[in-house]
Amino acid sequence: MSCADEYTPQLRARGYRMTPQRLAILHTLHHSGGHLSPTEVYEKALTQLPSLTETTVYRTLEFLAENGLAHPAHMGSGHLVYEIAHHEHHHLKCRVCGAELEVNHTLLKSLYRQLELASGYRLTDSHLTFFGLCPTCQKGEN
Amino acid sequence: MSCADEYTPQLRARGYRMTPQRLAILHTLHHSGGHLSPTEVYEKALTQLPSLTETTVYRTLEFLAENGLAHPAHMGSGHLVYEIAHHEHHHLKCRVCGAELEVNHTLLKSLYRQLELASGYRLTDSHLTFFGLCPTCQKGEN
DNA sequence: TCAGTTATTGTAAAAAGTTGCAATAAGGAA
DNA sequence: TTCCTTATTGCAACTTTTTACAATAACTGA
Repeated sequence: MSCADEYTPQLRARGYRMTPQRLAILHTLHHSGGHLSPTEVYEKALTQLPSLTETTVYRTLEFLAENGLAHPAHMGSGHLVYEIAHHEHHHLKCRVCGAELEVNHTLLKSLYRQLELASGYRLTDSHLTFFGLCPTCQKGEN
Repeated sequence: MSCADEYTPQLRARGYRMTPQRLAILHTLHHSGGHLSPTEVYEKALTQLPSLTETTVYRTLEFLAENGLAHPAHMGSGHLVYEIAHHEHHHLKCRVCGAELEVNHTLLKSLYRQLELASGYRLTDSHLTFFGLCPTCQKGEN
C-alpha cells in the first residue's frame, strides 16, 4: 500500500487536501525508522521533490501532528522531532550519553486517567520525553 | 533572604560562579510568579542589568535548569519556558483556549518508579506539559 | 591583597523557526 | 472536462536560538 493510498483518505475525510509536498514528507517519515528533525525531513524529502521549501516542511509537520498522522516528540532544549504515527509511545533519554529508550504508552494510561479525573480535561496528546541517567552512565556518576 | 544569599552557595557547591548576569536572571525568575520565555526573561532582566545579552540569557537558563535552580517546561511547538524551582510540578494545557492547570508532581511519582524499574534509568527531570481539552472547550467541541 | 586559573560573557555570524501575503493548484460541482 | 472556491505553497523578511572564539572577571591560593 502506497503512502498516497494510505494517507490521502485520512486527509480528505477531514476536509484537507493531499499535495506532492505532503506526500513527500509523509513518505520520508514513513521510510525512515526513527524520528527526524524538520531539517532532516527537509533534506531527505528534497531528493524526492526538489521544489520543496523549508517553510512548507515546518508547516506540514505541525499540520500532520495536529491531524494524528505524525507524532511530535520533545527532545530537550525545546527542539521538536517527528515520526510517523505508527503507535503511541514516548521516549526516555539519557542526559549524559544520549541513549534512548522507548516508553510504551500503556505505562502512561493510568496516569492519564488520574489526570483526567482530577482536572476535568480530556487528554489529547502528549508525546513526551523523560530525561534521566542510563544504567551505564549511572556507574560513572557521583 | 536575598537571591544572592540563597543561590550563590548552591552554585559554589558545584564549582560554578555567581555573576551579576546569573543573579539578574535568577532575580527575574524569582520575582515573577509564572513561567517566562527566554525573551521575556531577557527584557525583564535588562532593566536590572542593561549590559545583559540575549545569548547569555539562553545559556544561563539552560545552565540553571541543568543545575536544578530553574525548571524548563515544554509549551508545545518546541518552545521552552522557565520558572524558578520552587516545587516540582507539571502543566496541563488546553489545545483550544490555552487554559493551563498545574499538575502536582506526586501524581507522576508512581509512573517514575515504574519507568525506573522497567528501564534501569534513574530519572532526573521531566518538566512536562500535557495537552488536552479543558471542560469548557469540550462542550463546544465535536 | 594580588596574581593565576579558568569559568563565564560579549560579539558577530550563522542556523533554525515563524509570519504575512500574493500566487498556485487540489478537489468539488456543473 | 472546465470552472470555481479556497486550502496550500513559495517568497521574503523577520524573530528566535545556537555557535565559535577572543576578552573578561570570579574565585582560589599564596
